[in-house]
Amino acid sequence: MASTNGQGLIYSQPSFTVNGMINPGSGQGMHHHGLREAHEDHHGDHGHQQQSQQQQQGHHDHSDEDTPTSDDLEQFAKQFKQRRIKLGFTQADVGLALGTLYGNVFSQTTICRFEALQLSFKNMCKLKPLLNKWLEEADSSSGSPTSIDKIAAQGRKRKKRTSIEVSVKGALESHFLKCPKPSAQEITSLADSLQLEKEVVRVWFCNRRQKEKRMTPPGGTIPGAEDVYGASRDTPPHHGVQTPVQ
DNA sequence: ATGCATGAGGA
DNA sequence: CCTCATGCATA
Repeated sequence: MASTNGQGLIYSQPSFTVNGMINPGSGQGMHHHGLREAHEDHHGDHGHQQQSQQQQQGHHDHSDEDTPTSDDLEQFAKQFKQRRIKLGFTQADVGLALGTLYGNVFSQTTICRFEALQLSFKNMCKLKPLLNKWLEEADSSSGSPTSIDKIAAQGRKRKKRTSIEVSVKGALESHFLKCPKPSAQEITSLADSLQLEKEVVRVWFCNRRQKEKRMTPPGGTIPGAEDVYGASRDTPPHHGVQTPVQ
């Protein structure tokens, strides 16, 4: 069943159906929407990340050239996913194909996150051209035999992923809301009270901050985006529907 | 699909 | 130490 496509690509997913459809037992009831980006850190002593974008007016939505709008990215991601599935490729396939096509190999994870807009605005912009090119190659089915090149394995052992209990995660989340950027000492004491390694806590905060910077933030609250105080936000001009995820 | 982790680059 | 891009391992 490991279909040998013309590209000679193999699926590396452990036990998922090979139809470009992965489906863990639990129903994926997650569907958030709404793009909010370009939120500024207002901490006073360093915050300075901006994912601003230029709204390029004048032409219709198509390929690259200039910086795409978040809406462009959203639509592209959507189309990309559909085409990819139609063509019978998995996210992992695409990642590999990019490698054989440009030398930049990507993992299933990255492709997945791209499709779900779970990357930073900048990152999305960087990947879009690559994926767009792949799309063209893919459906034009140009003979691209290619060879599979793998990156050399590193001689370092990766730390086993520590599983943080839900209750503990809740505690971390609470602290994050108060202080997204605890000092080294705060991390130490926090780690102590939660009985976790300091490093684990530190990394948790790093990762949590990154999530906040994605195009599709978690939860639904954007810290730093207070449009309250009587200032009402215009209705999101989003297209009502969103597929229930893959 | 997502959680925790690595590592390069920057102050 | 942080941010940022990225992915192994896992749910």
